[in-house]
Order: sequence, then structure tokens, then C-alpha cells
Amino acid sequence: MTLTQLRYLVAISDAGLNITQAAEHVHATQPGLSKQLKQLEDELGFQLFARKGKSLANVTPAGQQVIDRARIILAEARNIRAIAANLRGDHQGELAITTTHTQARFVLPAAIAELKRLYPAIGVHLKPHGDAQVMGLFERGEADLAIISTTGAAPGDGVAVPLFRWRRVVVVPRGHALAGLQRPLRIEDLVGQPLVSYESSLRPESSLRRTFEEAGAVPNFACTSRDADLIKTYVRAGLGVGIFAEMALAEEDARDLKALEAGSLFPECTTWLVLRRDRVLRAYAAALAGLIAPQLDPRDLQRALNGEEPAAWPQPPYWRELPNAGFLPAALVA
Amino acid sequence: MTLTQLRYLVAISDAGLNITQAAEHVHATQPGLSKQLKQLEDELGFQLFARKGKSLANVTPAGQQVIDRARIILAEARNIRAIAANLRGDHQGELAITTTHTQARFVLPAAIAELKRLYPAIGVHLKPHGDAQVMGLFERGEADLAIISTTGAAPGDGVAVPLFRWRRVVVVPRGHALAGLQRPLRIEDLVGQPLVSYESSLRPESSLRRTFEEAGAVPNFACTSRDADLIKTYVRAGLGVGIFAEMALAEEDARDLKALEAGSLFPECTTWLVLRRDRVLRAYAAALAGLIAPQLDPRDLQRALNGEEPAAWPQPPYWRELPNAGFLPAALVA
DNA sequence: CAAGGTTACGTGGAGCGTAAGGATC
DNA sequence: GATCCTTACGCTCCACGTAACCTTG
Repeated sequence: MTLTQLRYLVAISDAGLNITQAAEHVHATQPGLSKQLKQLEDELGFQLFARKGKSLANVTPAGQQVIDRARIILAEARNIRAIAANLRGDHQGELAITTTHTQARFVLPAAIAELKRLYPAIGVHLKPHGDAQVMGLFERGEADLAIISTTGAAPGDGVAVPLFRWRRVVVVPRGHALAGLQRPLRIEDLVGQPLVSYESSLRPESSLRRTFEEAGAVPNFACTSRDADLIKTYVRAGLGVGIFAEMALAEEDARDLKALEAGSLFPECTTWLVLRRDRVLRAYAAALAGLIAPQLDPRDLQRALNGEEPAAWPQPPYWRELPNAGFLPAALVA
Repeated sequence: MTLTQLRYLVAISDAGLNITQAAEHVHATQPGLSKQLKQLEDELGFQLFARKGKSLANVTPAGQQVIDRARIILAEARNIRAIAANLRGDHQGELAITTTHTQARFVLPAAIAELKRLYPAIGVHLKPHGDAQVMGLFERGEADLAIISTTGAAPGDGVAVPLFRWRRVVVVPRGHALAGLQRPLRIEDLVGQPLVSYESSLRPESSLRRTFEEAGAVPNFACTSRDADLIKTYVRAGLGVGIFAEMALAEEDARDLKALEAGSLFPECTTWLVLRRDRVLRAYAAALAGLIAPQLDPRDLQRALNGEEPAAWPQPPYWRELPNAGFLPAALVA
């Protein structure tokens, strides 16, 4: 058993049991992989893949167990190389981030642009997904870090670091009946109104839905989407009242949209950076946290990953207090 | 980076940074290890060990991280080989068990003898320790399984499987004042009496101590030990009243000792088999569980380790109900 | 000088790629 | 015949052991 054999094995599994395709992925020849696979099977004494004629038909049950173990081994080997790269100050590599559309579209651009300026040699891969899927992808190991929001406790697995807090805004087209409201918005104002908001608000445990239920009402969604840009578009089209993250408001939205004074109508949200405990953090990944939320010291992240949980993370600032990114454009409220 | 290099690295670390000694452990030559270590350090780009002159003085901080990761890799490589060995029906290997003296001396002999009859090619290594240390050793990875008792919840880490339940017995020399007691023992009978019991009873959270405290008293220990044989010896010598596990009573003790009717004076204990989640169970290790406690199906253990936690383990029988081992010799009570 | 580590050298084996040889659809 | 896996062959490189050398108590 060698690391090469295990790498080939996982590559074959990931290529859908196509050895030829797997060989391209690992920059080797197909006979090379075939032979190493055979050797591994000979050493272990059983078939990792069920053959149908000469091609691979299935992973055997024991083969799947071996592949799972092999993934751990390869991940730890990558970790060792990451430790080495960090120590050498070798700042090249990849950074895969799962997050929601809102974060990817409105929060991350400034931070990632700055990150690329500091570390030109890295490749950043954004994987925007629905609220419900982000952590799943992350836990399946398809990303180095997740950036996700909750109204309350930190998300499940991994080390969660609070980046900033934010509120939802309620947005209507200029000229909408609610646009002229001379007092802070109340929940009753929204009952019965067609709403345009995030897809995740449809879930029964969503905090928006709960807010309505506490007032004895049920929200009436005209249209939902994961994409705040789309939500704004439908609000402009007059489909209803938009409710989405304040980060998604831009200066130019003031032309035709108005953000209503919603105060603490909906519970406050926290955006978290989530790291995998089993993955060594590259220096540039830790730097990203500091670029989004300057109150964080990247070294604290490294310490947290080593299990030395700091007693408590600093209370994260509000989005609009953040220097390089956050503001609720004054023109929108006026 | 190769598996061999990582094996050598860990061997050097385990040999106390003595390459020559490490080489013997891995059945290779010292120059071989020296060279592989150098190659690994060259590839990673930093020193894993701090050199003092030509000999290794210290592990560098990053080196320690690499060693920790390497241990995981090697453990998973062993797991893969274990999967293969199980599947091949290749029943040779080692089985390291951490447990307490009482289990090792009175519970395990019959089961392990039977195990060796079924699997003659295995090597069993018992590591008896104090109650407090067993789980520590186990969690440090120094054993494949732990066998440990608690009065209540399952012990911390790993998958815990209840084997059997048991009670403490109160034992006095024949001729002792309490030996003639014509009614069930009460806690007041023991208050003030010099006691001989397990070392772990000294701990403030011990269930024996708590039982006394609930009666408003404090136990008076004349002598403690981890070793039930020693406790019996000191009871015979007249140092006090013995309190220990019923498993430690043997037929021949009836000659000079008497077990008092203690009923449910002290809380019931459960003996658990604890498995590491991150370690593949060899077939013979699973078999051991069934040999101690026949109500267990070894296949359920495998399933539990795979994370398919069975809703609940069967309520374990009492020790004295177990077929091949448990009985409270009648002569002792009479 | 004893203990422990490094460097040098020759050998055997193993991994790789190229090329040819079956299966299966 | 197209696709995909296996077998065969030759080259290259690398891991290993032996032996000689160096360093430090």
C-alpha cells in the first residue's frame, strides 16, 4: 500500500469508475493506474471494485470502506503539505468557499479582491448555494470554509467564528403605499402583503416565518429566491415587499427603491466563518477572515483549530460599522 | 512524502529521537531512516527535528503537528489492512485491552481463554490500570478496546456497549461481629466500620462515598487498593469490612469469608466495552464481546462503529445470570 | 572510544510510459 | 469499430543495505 495507490484509488472512484478518465485527472497513464489498482487489490486480498467483463461496474462494500479511509489519509497528507507551505511562506494554492448568494455577491467581492492583491498566486473558488445546502457541501469536504448566516447559535459542525451581525431590510418601490409611512414599520403592516424574500424563508423554522407567527399571522410569499438581486428585480416589478439582507442594498438602488425603517422588527442575524477541524488552515484562508471582519486576528483562528478554543470570540460588529464594506446607503432610507 | 517516510518519522519520534533504536523497531537500517527523514524534510522544506550537532535534540513545533497527522495516516492505513484481514478471514493479529484489575482477574480469563481457542493466532495484551486511568490510556490510542465499569451513564469517548450489570458485595471474615447479622445489611451497620475497598472509592464523586453521604455519614477507609485480591487479603487479616465487585468472589473464599446480604445498598454498576470510533474492529475483537456477554451480536458492534447506532443496546443481564462465568457462590452467603 | 548520525556506493526492485492484446457494447 | 481495461516490455529512478566517515560526550 502506497500513497500513490490510494490516490489512484480515490481518483478512480471520483471519476465514476472510469480508469482512463481518472488517469487524466492525476496526470498519469491508464495502464499505470490499472496496474497499481491490481497491486493494491492483490495486497489487500480482495476486489475493491466489482468487474463486469473488463470494466469496473461497482464499488464493493469493503472497497467503499477502504476508499473512505483512503480519503482521510489523502486529506491528512494534504494537511501535512499545507503545514509545510504555511511555514515556508509559500502562498500559492486553492481556496474553496461555500456560501450563500448574498454573501458571495455583496460581502465577499471586496474582501476577495483584497485577498488576491495580497496573495496573487491563489485560486479562489466560490460555491454559492441555498442556505440549506451550504453546510452540507461543507461537511462533505467540498470546501475549505463556509460563510453562512444564522439568527442565533453557531452552525453545527466545525469551528464557527462570528464575522459580523446584520439585519434584514424591508424594501418597496418608490411610490408603493408603504413608502410614505411616517413611523417605524410594524409587523401588522406586512401581514397580508405579498412578500418577496429568500427561499429559506419557506422553511417552517425560518426566523422570518416565526416572527409572523408570534404576531399570530402567516407570511404571504409572492415569490422567493436564493438571489437577492432577483428579489430586488421582482420588488421593482411590483410583485411585493422585499425582505432581504441589508448587505444586498447598493447606492444605486436608491433611484427606485426605498428601505423602510424596520428597526428590530426581525431578529438580528450573525454571519459566521466556519472552518473544518480536520483541515489545516492555509495562511491566506485565515487572512480572508481578517479582511471581512477586522476585529479578528488570523492567529486566533489557527489557535481555535488546534482545539485551544478561545473563551469567547469578540462580539462581532454590525455590518454597517465595518470599514471597507458595510453601509446602509442614506439615500435609500430618505 | 511516502507512507514509509511517515512510518519512519513516527518511529523516530516514538524511540525518543534515537534513529538507531527506531531503525530496529521498523526492521530497517539506521542510514535508511536517516536518509528518508532528510528527504522528507527536504520535500516539506523545514526541519522536523531540531539538531544539536549531529543528533536529534527536539521535535520542532511544526514537526509535532506533522507527526500528529502522520499518526492519523498510519492508523488509517492499519484500518485498511484490518478491513482486508477481516474480509480474508485472516485471524491473526494483536488485541490490546485496557481494563481494571477486577475485570482482568475475574471476568476476562474465561472469555480470553475461549477467544484464544477460537483464534489461536492472536496475541492478547492486557493493560490493567486504576479506574481513573483506563479511559485515558484508551483515548491516547494505547488499546483497541477498554472494559470499564460505571454506576450510570456510559463512559465518555468512543462507542460504549453494556456487557453486564453487577453489584458490590460486603464481605467480612467468618467470626466478624457482622457475620452473624440475621437481617439484610443497612448503611448504618457500616458507618464507623473500617472499610477496605477500591482506590477509586477515595474520589469524591465515587458512588460508594455518595451512598454514605446520602445517609449523612462519611466512609472510613482503613485501606484501599485497585486489586480485589489484595482487598480480600486485608479483610482476612482483619483490617476491616471489604466492599468490592461480586465478580471477585470465588468458591474457595467461602472457607474463611462471608458475604453479607447487601441487596440494593449500593447502586448497581454496569460494565462496558468501549470501542474507538476511528479504529476498525478485527473480527476476533468483536467476538470477545460475545464471549463475555452472550446477549450481544458481534455484527451489531460493527454496525455501531459504522455510525449506525442501534436505537438501544439490550438491557444487559446481571453478572450472576451469565452462563459461563457469573455466580455468587452459595456457600459464601450461607 | 563508544554511541549516534551522515555520506558514498552498488544493487535490486518498482513505477512509469509505450505498445500491443483482449473484452464488450 | 469504439471504448475501455489488461498484459508485456524496457527504461529510469529510488529505496535499501554495506561500509566508511564524522561528531560529540
